[in-house]
Amino acid sequence: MTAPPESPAAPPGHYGRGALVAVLTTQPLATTLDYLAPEGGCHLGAFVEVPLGPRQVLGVVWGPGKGGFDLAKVRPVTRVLDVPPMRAEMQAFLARAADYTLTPLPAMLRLATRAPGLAGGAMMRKVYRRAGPEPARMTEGRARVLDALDAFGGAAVTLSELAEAAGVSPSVIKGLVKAGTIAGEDSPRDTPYPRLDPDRPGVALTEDQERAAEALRQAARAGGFSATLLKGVTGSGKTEVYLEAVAETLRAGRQALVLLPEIALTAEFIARVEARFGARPAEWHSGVTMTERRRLWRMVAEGGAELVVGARSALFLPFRDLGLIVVDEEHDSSYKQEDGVIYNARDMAVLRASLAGAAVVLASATPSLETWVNAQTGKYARLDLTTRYGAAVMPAISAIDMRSEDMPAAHWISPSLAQAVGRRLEAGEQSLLFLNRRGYAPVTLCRACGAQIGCDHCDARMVEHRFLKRLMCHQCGATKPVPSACPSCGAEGRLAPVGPGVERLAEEAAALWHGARIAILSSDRFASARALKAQIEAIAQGAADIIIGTQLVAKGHNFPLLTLVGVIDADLGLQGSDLRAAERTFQLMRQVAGRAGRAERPGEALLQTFQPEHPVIRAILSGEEERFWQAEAEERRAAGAPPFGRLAGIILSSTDLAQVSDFGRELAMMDAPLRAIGARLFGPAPAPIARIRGRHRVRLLIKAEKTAPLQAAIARWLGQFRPPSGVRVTVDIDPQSFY
DNA sequence: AGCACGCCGACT
DNA sequence: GTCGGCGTGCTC
Repeated sequence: MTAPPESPAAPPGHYGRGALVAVLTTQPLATTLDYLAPEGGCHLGAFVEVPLGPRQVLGVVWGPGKGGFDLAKVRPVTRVLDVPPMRAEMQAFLARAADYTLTPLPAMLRLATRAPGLAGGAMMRKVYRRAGPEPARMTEGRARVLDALDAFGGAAVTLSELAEAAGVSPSVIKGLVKAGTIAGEDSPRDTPYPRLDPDRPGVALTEDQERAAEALRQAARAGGFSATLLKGVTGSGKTEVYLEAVAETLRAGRQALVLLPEIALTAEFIARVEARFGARPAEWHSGVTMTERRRLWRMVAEGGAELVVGARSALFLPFRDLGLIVVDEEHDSSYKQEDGVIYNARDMAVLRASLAGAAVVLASATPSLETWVNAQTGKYARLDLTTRYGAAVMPAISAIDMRSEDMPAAHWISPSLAQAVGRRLEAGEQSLLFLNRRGYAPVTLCRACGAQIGCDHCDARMVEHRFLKRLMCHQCGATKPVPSACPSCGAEGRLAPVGPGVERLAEEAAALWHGARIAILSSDRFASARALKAQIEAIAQGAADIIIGTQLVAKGHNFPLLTLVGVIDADLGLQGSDLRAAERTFQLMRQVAGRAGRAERPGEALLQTFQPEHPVIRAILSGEEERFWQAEAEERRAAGAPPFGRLAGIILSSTDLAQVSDFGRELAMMDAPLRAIGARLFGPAPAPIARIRGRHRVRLLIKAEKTAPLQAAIARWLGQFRPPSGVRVTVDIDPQSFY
């Protein structure tokens, strides 16, 4: 064990050539592997390429070598990549996140290296600038090139950009280079993002907003970890307020990250950033090109990006000095990543902020109960924006009691709601009919034998999508044509759609209001985020009289002409035994009602319900939000449910039903490590969706006290077993849904 | 994750 | 006799 001594002048965290280092790769190996530091040594956190069997793989120098492995077999690091080393803060974040979610560390590292061309080094490109006197022979084309170059005003411009701007072929430019008038030089392809100016005057804030903004500025100025719930009703100007925290962070020379739950919301947000700071922020989500991702990843690491707006995966970017994280619409369920690595971006944001010494702002009109309780107990600070911005007032919300409405079969728009929509049509205002069901009809039933058409691969009914002319499974995405005969009994022409989806609702609306312009906003109807954005934009400008929408419309889009929101089935989310059914329905109804009356015109929301006396419906109608959260919190506390107790879901899946069932029983029998911490194990039971994509699913649920070391106990418990091959074990800490 | 090794069925 | 199915195991 004689690693060559490091040179005495080596800085801390530097490993000299030949020193033994532990490297974490992105391969699922469970541990780090030891390698020899390369020629020139390497730093702690360095991104490296290492040999693994016959291949070269990406890794990070995680610490000193662990030893205990035949030194003769230890191979040297192939090369150190030309990117800034991973910071200790990021290493700690990945390690803690892996522990918390019971995810193998390499899988966590993979989330942090999801940038293309990491191994490629800094890419160069040729850019052109003025270099000498005008050429002896001046032509019209050459003059245009020089004019165009001046017009770029010193900004880096490539050959093709210059040729296009001047309207000449590249050969004209080549000629000017040869004449010495202009010169090309190599410059890094990945350039810093334009600077944002925090001192441009923002919009005037109301007294309410200014008070909250100042509190957030102070938190940003303090420079350490803090967590704040920014609670504001829809339209109260939360964005303007937290942009002030961003401004203060930028003034301090630190970086800021704003997380949004949905890509479709980024365009509007970016426009506001541009208005406030005079330049666009860096953007990170699935719709961003590979080239742009590479640039962003590098610039975030080097400090050339001050503000990133992105989806939850932006949490794993290599910020050089992260000073602020904003989680907008923090209650949104899409922050919970449900496949692959299972994590809640809201919780991980708090973790990363605490390790980075950053402020975190959780913004919502209808916070999650977890966050509400954390604010209540003083763990988070809380700021309230109570008044809507400008002239807008909260819509009046009332119920339509469906028990006393005269409803013909296969109709879902009650006479009372129809009347209200009719008034809006006459006034030239928009109405929104909200139904959280995609497609035409959720069930296709055979009138001869009573069979329902199900998915071949899942334990789920297929949903008719008339727009696609097919049946679709909303679990696995499989589609098939609508058969003419019942697949079960063979009866011809007896299949009938049952229940409404947005498409069927649109049909009903079209029959009720001839000539009205009806638009359906549902995620499956748009090929791209761009197409969806364009449609939302057009509707905001007044391109539709009646909007028929799913969940999608609840999320923060502005429709200034919209004055009526009709909820077709307010009871929909209350069915089932989901722990969060009440919370979800409350949030969704408040959010969707908030779409009405954002500009000068007052809004109205009508909820069609069969149970107007239900506590959740009553809470929504009364607007007594605090009472709702208090009651909900009390109920959870009494049940020992989150956030007062802890849950973990275990899903076992396999194509072989007997195999998963047997393994589930085996797991349940040997639960001593769980009982040792006072946790209780429930199950195994078939999962609510007992089969997805041909895999049978069995579920177990673990319930523990809030302070119990749940993850460690689960790790010990599962460590006793070797899952049979073909059985997949998924652990979901703090599950949000129970499918 | 790959990619080897290794042990049982349908071909020349 | 061999080619090849993918189950099990290893990678510093």
